[in-house]
Amino acid sequence: MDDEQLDRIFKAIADPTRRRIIDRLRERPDQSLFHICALSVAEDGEALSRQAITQHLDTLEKAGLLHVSWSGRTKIHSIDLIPLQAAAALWLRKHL
Amino acid sequence: MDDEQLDRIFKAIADPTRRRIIDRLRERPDQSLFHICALSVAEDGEALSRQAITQHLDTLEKAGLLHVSWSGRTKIHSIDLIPLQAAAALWLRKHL
DNA sequence: AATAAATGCAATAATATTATTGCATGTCAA
DNA sequence: TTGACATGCAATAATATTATTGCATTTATT
Repeated sequence: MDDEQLDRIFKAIADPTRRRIIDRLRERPDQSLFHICALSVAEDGEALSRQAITQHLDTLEKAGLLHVSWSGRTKIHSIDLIPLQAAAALWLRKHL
Repeated sequence: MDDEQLDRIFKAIADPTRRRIIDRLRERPDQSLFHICALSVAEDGEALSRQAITQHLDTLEKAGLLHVSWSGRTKIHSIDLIPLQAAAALWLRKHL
């Protein structure tokens, strides 16, 4: 992994909304965007717009933290933990 | 640790300049601001202004990651790893 | 074929972050 | 006590991030 990818990952997990998305997708993988929005409203109280969630998912995807597939008109999201673990191993681990 | 502090920590380590500062202060603790600037120039090639470094150190301090003391006119900085380890335990650990 | 559903694209606005510059303050040393 | 040293404070500028809105596209259903 190069420095820029490492940086994207640390920036991706710097936002609390994205950390909650990661948490939820770990509890229940293979969620549609629609469902992620619904869960955000249900669990966080305040509702974000669909586009706000989309942009957070884009950030996660560019950081390589997302596994995405399509089923018809539905986009299905899961978390790919490998790059997160790699980033932790590359930088964080030496300080733990 | 409350959510806001957790967030400050993850934001603090999201910036590559700050991660390098953490790395250097771990290798050689008890560095003055002046010395941190000098090392930044020496090791990163491109020089940041003293004030840029100061602001990064402020961010680290507000995240609780810095131990600071004064010796005359010299401010001495070290890294306090405990909050970083706590943040990792609170959020990151469950995904590793 | 028409409608509804799920998502994409693009522009905008508000705010936050990062780096710079200039000047001020406190401290040591000759 | 003068001058140099180490740092603080404050304003500014440039860029990045976050969230919103409106419209478009693709797919499924009736």
